[in-house]
Order: sequence, then structure tokens, then C-alpha cells
Amino acid sequence: MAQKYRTIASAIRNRILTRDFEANEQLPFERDLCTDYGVSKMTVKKALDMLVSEGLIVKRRGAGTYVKDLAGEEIDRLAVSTQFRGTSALNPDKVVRSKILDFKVIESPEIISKKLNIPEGSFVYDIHRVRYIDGNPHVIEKMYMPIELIPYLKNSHIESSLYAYIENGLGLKIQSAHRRISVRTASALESEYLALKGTDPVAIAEQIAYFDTGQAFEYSLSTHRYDEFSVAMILTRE
Amino acid sequence: MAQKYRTIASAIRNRILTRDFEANEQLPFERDLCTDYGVSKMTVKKALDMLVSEGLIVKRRGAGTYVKDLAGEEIDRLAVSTQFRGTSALNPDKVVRSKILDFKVIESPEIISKKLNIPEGSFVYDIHRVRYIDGNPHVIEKMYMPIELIPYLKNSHIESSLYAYIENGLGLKIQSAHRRISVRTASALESEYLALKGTDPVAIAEQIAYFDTGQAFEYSLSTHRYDEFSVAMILTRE
DNA sequence: AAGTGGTCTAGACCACATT
DNA sequence: ATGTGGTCTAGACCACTTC
Repeated sequence: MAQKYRTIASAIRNRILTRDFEANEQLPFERDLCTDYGVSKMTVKKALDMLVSEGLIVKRRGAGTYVKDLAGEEIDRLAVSTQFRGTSALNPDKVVRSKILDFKVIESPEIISKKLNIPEGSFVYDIHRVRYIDGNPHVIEKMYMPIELIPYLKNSHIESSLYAYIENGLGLKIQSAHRRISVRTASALESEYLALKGTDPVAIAEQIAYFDTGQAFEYSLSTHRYDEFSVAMILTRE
Repeated sequence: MAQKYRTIASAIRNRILTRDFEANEQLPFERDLCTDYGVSKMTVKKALDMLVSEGLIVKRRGAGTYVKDLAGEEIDRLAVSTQFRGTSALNPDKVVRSKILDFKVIESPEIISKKLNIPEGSFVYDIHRVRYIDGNPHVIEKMYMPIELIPYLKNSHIESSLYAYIENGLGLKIQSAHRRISVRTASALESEYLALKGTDPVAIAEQIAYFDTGQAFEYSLSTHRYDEFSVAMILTRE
């Protein structure tokens, strides 16, 4: 059973994306939306707050709620969600395959122990793979995961989708990831695996991922081809 | 007068950042926090939801609220806010100066009109500047802003802080920005201005910024030195 | 002054995990 | 079965802009 605030947010979101509510148009007052949908003020407020954080509308106390002055392509961009997904889930219509460069269990080095907040000398998976989308090299991933948290991990999971195994196979719930993006020149090895020229740039995504228990289960460094990498975000003041 | 939910969020945030609440520790139940702070459940929930979106805690219905398994440096990272700020505001302890490469008013080209959602042929400022932090070249900015929205703009504002003029000088309120990061090799001109070698990478930030009225007031392309660029984000599932 | 959105309450009931 | 956090209500009062 869908929550009311999600239903209302979806209804208004659709009217904005289809230009039924136009750019810069004032939305109905919260009071009127309450009667329209037969809900209380807190519920309408929560629905509108979702759209604010999605970047679709702005609210001004004393003045009203307005659709952002969104250009056509901005609307298209915002239509795709900005959730945290793996490569497989982000490319559902494409063939995502991996070549395993390395897959072993090691004693956690100091650097990894610090990132994952685990004792030094604990055992972690050490995974190194190249991911291909429709046959073209896309990203090199170096991942470390505590073996206790991800039991029975096999080659086949790494060749297909790791996150699918964790969520569907193990029934664990991924809650969030903290990611930092930086940029540098590709190393010789990276150029080879990603089919780049020696001096081409790459984007580096350093990530720690967490379960809904709060436990950190993955530290990874992903090296992306520069020409297939981009990341969008919405920044707000306060 | 500070809102209660912000006060409560700050109090709990501080206890997490100072390790008074430890990694993986279970927080008091919402019910108990209500009596501790003498507030209702919705207020406590709102305070905790802030900390969830900041990446500090996780909540699980039926099970409780837990501090994330944060490594030391993750805690330091999260201590600095992820709000939308200009270069000047992001470097309050440093000297931020600009060299103006170009500053004129032009008829808006089709590409800019589309981004800012304004009629073609409207007049826009066309600003091109290099920003220096403590004397070192940091970023090249190409910005376009409708002249009606930013009156009386002068060289001096562009040499110092544009956002300071917009917010303090004009009293306009900046609400948000939509930003997309990509990567490529520097052009010859970019290398010169940023003191890079010809084949070095750069990070490109394409941005549209909005007032709290919903109006788009700025389209910009920023070219960052690769070795001084990084961006952090927190991604969540659902 | 009137009307907007923001905050807060004291309850109620629900969905979910396990103390 | 118990107790968690999630949703929702029907109000109240406050902060802010000027519809």
C-alpha cells in the first residue's frame, strides 16, 4: 500500500515533467492541496519537500510554491532518479559483463582496515575486475569486503552482478554509499584495460558502502574512462 | 530562535562526531529521545532524518537507529557540510582573486537560451575569468547571466566575489544549483591559464543556478585543475 | 492585515524486525 | 507478542511576504 505523500508527490511530479505545471508557474497553496487530496497539511508538506530535494520546485514562506525555471534537458535529467545503483542496475537494457583480474582473500592492510573500520589482520576479499558494457571496457574496479559480511562469494557473482547477489542472494539491504570523485591521468595498465591512450584522463570514484545496519561492507576504487563518465548532483543552500 | 529539531540534530551530531556515540552503537529510541528533550515524536523524527541524509546514522523500522560504522576520516569529511557555496565562501581563510579574461553583454546564443530557459536574443552577461587561490590558478569560469536579473554588475564584483554581490549587495536569495561533472583533456588555452602541461586532465563542472523564486540566473562551465579537484557525495537507496 | 509556508503537538494506527 | 520506526491527523502558533 503506497503512502499518501508518495502518491501526491508522484502526481505533482508528473504534472511538472509533462509541463502541465509550467516553468515558473505557482503551484496551488498547501491548504488547497490538502482539500484536493483529502489529507492533512503535514502530508502535503512532506510530498512537496520531496520535490524540493529533487530539484523540481522551490518554496518561499509567505510567498508560495513555484515550479523551477527548468530548461527542457534539465527536466529530462531530473526524470531519471539520482539513487545509488550498481553498474548492472544502471544499465538494465545493456549487457554488463566483467573480466576478473584478481579474486582472493587477504589479510586486511592497514589502509583498508581504516576505511572499513575493522581490525587489522581481519580477512577481506580482494577483488579486481574490468566491467564491460555491450562489450566495451567501461570501468576498472578494485574492491575490498570483509569475508564475514559476504559469505559464499564466488567467481560467478563477480562476473555478473555483485550487488544482485548481496541483495537478492543474501537478502542483505544496502542503505547508502559515501563517494568521492577525483581526476588524474591513466596509468599504463589502466590505459590497456580501458583501451585508452597513455596520456588520457580517468575519473576515480572512491567509495565506502553501508548496509542498513550501519556496517561498512565495501571499500572500492573505480577507474572510469573519461569519455563515458559524468555525475549529476543537486546542491542546495541550507 | 532556533528550531527544536535543529537543536536536537546538532546535539546528537556532536555526540557522534566526538565519538560519544560510537560507531555501530544503537541510539536511544525515538520514544526516549522525546522524553529526554521534551518534544513530540515528529520533531525527534525530523532531527534524526537530517542525520540520515548527512550520512551519519541509519534507521531500521522495527529494529532501531544506529550510528554508521564510520572510519575516522569519514567522520572528518562529514563534519564539513555539503552545501552549495561559491569559491570565496569555500575558502574563507584564503585569498581568492580573479583575473578577468572577458566581461561583456551579448545577445544570448541558442545554447545559452535553452539552458537558462530565456528567449533567444535576450541580453546576457558573458563572463570569463580565472580564479586564483592564494595566488595559484585554480579554476577557469565561463558564466552567462540574464542582465535583468543581476543589475549594476561591475568589474569589481567579478574580480572579488560574484555571489557575495548577488546575495549581500542585491539581496537576492540563491536557492540551489544543478551540477554535472565530467572529465577531459585540457585545451592549449586552459593549460596556459591553469599552469598545466598540455596533456593534463581537467574536471568540468556544468552548472545552472536558481534563485528562491525558481528563476534560473546563471549558466556556467568551470574548468578545474585536476589535482585540486574533488567532490564528495552521499548516495542513498530509495 | 491577510495569507503564505514552517514548526510543533498529542495522539492514532500501521509495517516491520526480533530486545 | 512486543516494541521498533513510519505515516497520518487536526489542530495550534510562528515567521515571513505581500500572491
